[in-house]
Amino acid sequence: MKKADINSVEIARLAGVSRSTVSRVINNYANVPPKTREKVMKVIQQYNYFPNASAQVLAGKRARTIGLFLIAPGHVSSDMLVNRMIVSVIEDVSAYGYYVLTHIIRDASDQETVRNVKEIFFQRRIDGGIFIGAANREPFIEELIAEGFIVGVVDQQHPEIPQSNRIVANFNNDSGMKQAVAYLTGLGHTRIGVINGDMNRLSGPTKYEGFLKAMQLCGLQVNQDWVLDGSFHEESGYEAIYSFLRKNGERPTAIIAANDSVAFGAIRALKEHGLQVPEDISVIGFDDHALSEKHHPPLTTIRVDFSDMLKQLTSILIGKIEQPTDDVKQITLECSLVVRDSCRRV
Amino acid sequence: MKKADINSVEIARLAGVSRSTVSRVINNYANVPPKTREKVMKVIQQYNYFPNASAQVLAGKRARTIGLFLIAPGHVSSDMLVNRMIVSVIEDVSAYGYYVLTHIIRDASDQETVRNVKEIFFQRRIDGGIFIGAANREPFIEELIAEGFIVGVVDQQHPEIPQSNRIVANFNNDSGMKQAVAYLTGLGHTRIGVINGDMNRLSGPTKYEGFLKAMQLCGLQVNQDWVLDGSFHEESGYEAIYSFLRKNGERPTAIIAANDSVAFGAIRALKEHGLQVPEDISVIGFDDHALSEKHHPPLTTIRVDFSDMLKQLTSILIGKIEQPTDDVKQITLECSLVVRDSCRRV
DNA sequence: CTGAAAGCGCTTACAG
DNA sequence: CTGAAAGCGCTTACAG
Repeated sequence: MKKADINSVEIARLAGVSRSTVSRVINNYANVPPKTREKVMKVIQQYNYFPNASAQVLAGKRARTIGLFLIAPGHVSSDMLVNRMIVSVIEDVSAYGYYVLTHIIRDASDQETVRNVKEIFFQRRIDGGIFIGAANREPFIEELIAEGFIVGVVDQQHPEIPQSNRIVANFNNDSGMKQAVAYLTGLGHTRIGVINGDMNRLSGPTKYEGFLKAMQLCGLQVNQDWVLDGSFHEESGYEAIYSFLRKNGERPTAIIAANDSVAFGAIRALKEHGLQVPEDISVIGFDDHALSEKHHPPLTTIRVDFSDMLKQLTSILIGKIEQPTDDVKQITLECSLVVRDSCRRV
Repeated sequence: MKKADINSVEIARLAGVSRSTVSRVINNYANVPPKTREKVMKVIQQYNYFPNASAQVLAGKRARTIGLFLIAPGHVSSDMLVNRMIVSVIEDVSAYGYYVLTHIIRDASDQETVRNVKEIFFQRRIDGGIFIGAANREPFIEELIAEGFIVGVVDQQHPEIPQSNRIVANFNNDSGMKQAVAYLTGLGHTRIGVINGDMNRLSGPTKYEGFLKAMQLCGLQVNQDWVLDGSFHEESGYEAIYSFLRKNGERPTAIIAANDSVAFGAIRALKEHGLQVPEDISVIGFDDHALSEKHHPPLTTIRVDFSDMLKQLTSILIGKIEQPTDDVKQITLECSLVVRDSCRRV
């Protein structure tokens, strides 16, 4: 069924030149006279010839493929944020003529899974990779970097010894938290609680520390009863509030959630308990999730631009792939407050 | 920086065997004595050796990669449905040890774009591809199939002459529409309108024809003023209703939307016009979008299982890749009514 | 059971 | 400006 594959020697024969010349026109070498180039191009187009990618890579070209690794235990398919990121990366790299091999890691502690990820790098299927959602200092990512692979990591601590093949991308979560606390303070809140994210990810502790610092700056007391555990997922926000309310202790007037998903869950739990947002309690999120605007109530949040981050990250990554240099690259993006209707003045 | 890459001759040398033998243990040939296998495996593991994928492919192995092509003019990143599909395919194929190269096609009429897609096939980056969201009989996909590539297509008409390398996957939209009309009829509706999808996609006309047939079956008259144009996107649902209401003509008591996104848009337009759903008008969607359940009101819809479809499709696709056969494969999945709160009895 | 050798389809110094 | 040749790292008949 499949048409006999045509290759460069066939093209060479048909064009009356050598394979070397065919290769030269394909790779846009300067020293090919226009006449020759034209002649060869005509045959190439006529026969719908495209050089075999594996042969090119084996002969020293790049795979022009980057790996996109999403660490996400179970929740990926429903999270629009992840979707945005996948699409962002695909479109960003395609502008450079690159492809993306997307991989989902359900359990980063599973040996088999880790082996598969490493395999992708070692097999040279990709020229570099981006990891999103990993625990801070995830060992196997560190290994990959130590091995010399070009890796972009989102939400990871900078290493003590900077490495030129590690590109770190973060948001200024510290500043984001300050904005959140300052905003609430401005509305008159003094009793502010927080639902934390996953403390194994860098943004977990970073946001919490930012919260503590911001509270101090505003001269507010942190009530440890109002510091709730979470994990960046909606369910964790729900559960945090659910079990908090069961205790029937004193309540904060405002809650800062580690991200918008957590805020959604928290609000759901509050509603179920008969508490209105923002009438009875104010809630502020983080990320500006696609659904936050349409949420009831529309969620006040700290906006973060993942698309912009990934655009910068992929650009640097591909730059490093094409031209490995010793300079250390890292990016930090600012966050900004988006006021909607989930917080009220007290 | 990068550790000297180790290759099979090096492994062979270290294990005291020939490259042939190394290859044999890697490829699990039967005729390797356990002792030898063990010896070689030890070296392989010790040196963290993974065979170079390009070399393997060039030597005749499969790329173990399938292409996932999403045709989606602009709206991809916000549509959770697309996300679900991407993730589904990735996870489905990874169960077979395959990878996916995801590609987004913004404009299938752009020559450059089409060339890029073809290139991916001709370069042998992938063993086969899946197209989602394409116009029915999209010419370049037909070309690819004619060329002999193994292709899975969602929502496409079966060809007159069946081809073994074309795998067609559809939902039984006809039955879905019948269920929708029958349900509304059961609630006492006789004045039923419809917002169509993109008529260039198979499901556009199929759903509409299903609607017409179902109306006839139920002995109902189709009012052409209530047949509105759309395109499967929310905005089109909004616009369809918006301009319909401006005309101030007679109104249907129920509307069937080509999919849930369209229904969301339609409901938004109705609300803006001061009409309540389902009090003033009933609306039923199609797909059972992830947001339909949380919508206000929760949307009654015809459920369709994309994950199941893609699971079957990828399974057949990979089967064909590994063992090309002449049998023609196609799948059709049933739809089912999900009753929620967007339709009322009249 | 195992090795030597050919071959997969390219690219790129090298020589002219 | 251009061709012959080596090399990329594998796999797989072939022969023993």
